[in-house]
Amino acid sequence: MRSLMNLAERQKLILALVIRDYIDNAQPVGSKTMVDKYGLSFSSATVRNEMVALTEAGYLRQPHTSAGRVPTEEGYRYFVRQLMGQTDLAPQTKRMITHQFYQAGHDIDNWLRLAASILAHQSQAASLVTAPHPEKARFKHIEIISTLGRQVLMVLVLTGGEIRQQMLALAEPVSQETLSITAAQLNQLCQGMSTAAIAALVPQMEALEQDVLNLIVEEMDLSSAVLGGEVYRDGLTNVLTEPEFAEVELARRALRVFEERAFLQDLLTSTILTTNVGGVQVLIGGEGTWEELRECSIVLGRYGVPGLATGTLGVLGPIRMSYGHTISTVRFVADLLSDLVVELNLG
Amino acid sequence: MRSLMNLAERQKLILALVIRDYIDNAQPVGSKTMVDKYGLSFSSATVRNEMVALTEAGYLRQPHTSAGRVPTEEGYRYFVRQLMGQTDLAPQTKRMITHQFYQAGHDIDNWLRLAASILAHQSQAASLVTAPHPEKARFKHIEIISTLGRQVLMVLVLTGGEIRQQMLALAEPVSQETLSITAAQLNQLCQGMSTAAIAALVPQMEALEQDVLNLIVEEMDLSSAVLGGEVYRDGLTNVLTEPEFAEVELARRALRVFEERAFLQDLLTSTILTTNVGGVQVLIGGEGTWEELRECSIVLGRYGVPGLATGTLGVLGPIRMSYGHTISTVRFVADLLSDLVVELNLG
DNA sequence: TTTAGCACTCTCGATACGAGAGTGCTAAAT
DNA sequence: ATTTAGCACTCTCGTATCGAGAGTGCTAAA
Repeated sequence: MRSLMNLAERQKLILALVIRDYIDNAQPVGSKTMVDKYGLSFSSATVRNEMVALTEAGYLRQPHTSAGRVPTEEGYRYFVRQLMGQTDLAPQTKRMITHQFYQAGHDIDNWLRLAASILAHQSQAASLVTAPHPEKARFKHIEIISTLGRQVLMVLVLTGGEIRQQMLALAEPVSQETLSITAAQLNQLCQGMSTAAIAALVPQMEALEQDVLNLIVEEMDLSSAVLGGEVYRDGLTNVLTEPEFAEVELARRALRVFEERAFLQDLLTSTILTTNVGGVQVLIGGEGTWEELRECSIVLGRYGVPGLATGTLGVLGPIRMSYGHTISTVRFVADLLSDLVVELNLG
Repeated sequence: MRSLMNLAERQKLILALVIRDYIDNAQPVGSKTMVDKYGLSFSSATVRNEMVALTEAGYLRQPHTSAGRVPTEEGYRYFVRQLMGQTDLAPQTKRMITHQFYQAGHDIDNWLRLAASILAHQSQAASLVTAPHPEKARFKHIEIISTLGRQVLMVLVLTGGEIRQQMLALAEPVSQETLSITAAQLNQLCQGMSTAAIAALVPQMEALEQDVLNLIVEEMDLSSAVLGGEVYRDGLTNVLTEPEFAEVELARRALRVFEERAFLQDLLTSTILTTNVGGVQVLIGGEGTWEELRECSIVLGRYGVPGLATGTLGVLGPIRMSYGHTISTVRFVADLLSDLVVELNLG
């Protein structure tokens, strides 16, 4: 029986099968096993020949001379880009996730925590969700609340609905009345202003107002930073179940990435810029840039409303990760979170 | 040379040396090595005899017939309670920590994050810090802020200075003026009230006020729960460097504890009650209660002002942990955080 | 009561070896 | 020109063996 496929097609088929099998079993896959398991219409020798070609092309490699083949990072990339095709979550899974979000009410904190939990659970990997924040924040509203003594709480609401709070220690105690009046004045004055505009106001003000305005500027700047808000994580221990992390040192390196804010900052800023809302980006094996991620892949998505408020979500797992399912999940959860952002903004 | 020590004293000495050595080296310690290393005034045979006694007493055990001795959990407990003595951090370390806190300004979020970071770093283990919260919260102040559309933000300030915020979706849009008036009324009405008192008010109110009051009650109840606020973690990957967690499954079990909110809740509620502020509690090997913690020890402390607001902080590490240093660190950081709580409250 | 001496036990690393799985190559078949 | 059967070869992995090293328990002497 001669196959009608042309060479390239058959190579693609074999590459896809090797990758799928390896993702499931975490074991090098050999030619004989493959023909048996997948009932291929050509012989193991043919598979071997094709494998040689794929190995030379840089998509497969052999752990040792006489073992089966394992995908290279290049192989995974080709798979994700060309071979995998569009995947989608099972309708039933979607319903379940939607239902869970429904039960979380309208609390954004709950939603983000739940999003992290769902990502972690669905992908059996570590997950990450950042709170939505505006790219360029504008002032919307401020409240100044006396807590105890000279300490006051400033609550700042920005366009897009982001809320930031910060304590401020005044030079001397001030009554709640005075604070409320000050807040009302500032609300009038700063409505819809950008950071720069507010910063420009500072010199003309009284001491109290200066303090408050400076804090506002500071918080607005922080809010625009990628990692300004809280970071939700979940499923960190999931990666420990993967056989590639049996060596604890590898697991440690991978998890450190998620633990260190500085690194996340770095990672997110440099990838977010190229990801638009609804899009998903896949980093395989650190992409030559991140030494610490050599053994990992990251699937990152972005949610929210561009120009209003956006956030990032993602999954960290071994390179041998079920990309189809993970990408679908990230995309689906991102859409749900985007809906939430819309809802919070439009009521 | 005959030793002047009585038997019990010599056993204590040997037990302490075994534990200290094991904590440093993670290797069973033998009689010969001990005499050589610590220049004991009696022979290895004597040490062996004492070791037999200590083993029979349940403080030591042998991994195998012909290996050195290793402390049992009971041994560690005896060590921590009777042998260790009071320890304190080096003045220089204290200065360094104090300085770091000084640099963190007055932001409680920063402080708690820093506290977790310092605990993790000093003990080379995983750390945990909960935000301070009142045991029984009383109403202090509320602000209701229109964000966008029907969504409003409620900011609740409780006695003790704790701040809680929550979104609320109204039935229909309400102007900021109306919201401010409502807030002012409620501030008047609820001043200093407990959860129960506020709950009792609900039936007499209009729809808007009912919604708000219900949310207040809900948040106040949450605030009283042990894990109501945010939980700060750090150094999770530290435990992966310990040789006892070379087996990933063990590491996984230990880290899961810190990841799962439900478990933390359980752990904290049951231990916090017996720990008073400034005190430190040490759980060794799960204490027979927590199966998941079989391989771990936990050092828990409590900080804050009793009756006003208190929080919990702690460290999770292997049973073979440097208790002296960890306890000192937890105690010292707890004191610093307590100072912060006082400062926030008294200005 | 302490200690020297000694036989015994157990782990750990190195070495050896066979089974199993897979490969590459060559020559025959299609 | 491809594809395939056949075969020799390679490499890993689990198991068994072995000796060194460290430590113990016991006994008899100090």
